[in-house]
Amino acid sequence: MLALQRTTHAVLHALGGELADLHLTAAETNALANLADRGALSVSQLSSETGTKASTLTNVLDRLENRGYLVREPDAADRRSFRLVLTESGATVAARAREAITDLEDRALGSLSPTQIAGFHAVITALREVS
Amino acid sequence: MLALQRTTHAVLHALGGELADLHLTAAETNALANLADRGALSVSQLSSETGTKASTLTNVLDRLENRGYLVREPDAADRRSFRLVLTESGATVAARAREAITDLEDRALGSLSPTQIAGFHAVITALREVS
DNA sequence: TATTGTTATACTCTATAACTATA
DNA sequence: TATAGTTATAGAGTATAACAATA
Repeated sequence: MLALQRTTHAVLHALGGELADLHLTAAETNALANLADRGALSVSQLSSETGTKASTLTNVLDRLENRGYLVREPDAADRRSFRLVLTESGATVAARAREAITDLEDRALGSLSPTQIAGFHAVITALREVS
Repeated sequence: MLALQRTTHAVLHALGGELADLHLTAAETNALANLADRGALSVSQLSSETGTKASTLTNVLDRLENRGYLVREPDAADRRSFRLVLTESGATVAARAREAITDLEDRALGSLSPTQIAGFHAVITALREVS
């Protein structure tokens, strides 16, 4: 578990380095990547996806919105809620981030077997289920 | 990789809950567990182990020292350096933390095969190597 | 000159509680 | 009453740069 924490730390650091020109923090990258993957979400949905509180996301979303990467669209169906929609430049940046993530994964996992990768997924799923 | 980040977040959160009575943060637990595992280390060695900067550790170590969990012993061999030594109560607390970590791991991994667990280790090792 | 560790600084992440608007 | 999201607040994590002491 200590190894897990170190690995996450190292990976986020490496990712930050590769995306240095975009000036994205880990939380910002995480939000963008999730929105790119799942399409427009509400704050509470994004909160569930990332495992962070809505109040934590407010600042992250503020920064992304100020930089023109996303828009908080009013949700006609529920006027308390917003749909977080990536702009064109937001989608471009998210694609860059996705690419960096995929590249790093490919580099790391290229020499490993599907069985090993399946084992990895089984373990992190199990860890999450007991947490 | 996003799943990795979510898992680490969830695990640290769960661990913090189980150790709530000890009032330890993730960084504090990490430092204690490393010192318990590897014995007395210098700040720079602990920095390497945990992947955090020495300047980051200063505050963590200050808190642990103020609570009587460790001592900064002068290193006779290199007078710029300290040996971070757990006190008796520090060792006790570290043992509690270790136990909570092991329990959580046992609960999660109990139903998984050695092959799956080996795959997990192979993947996080590979991720760390390319980071 | 280089290294060890601290200090000063600045920003981000994180959560809780109180709040507004809406359901 | 309950939920969605923000605001206010406070503490912790993070890194960089400058620094003192020592190698």
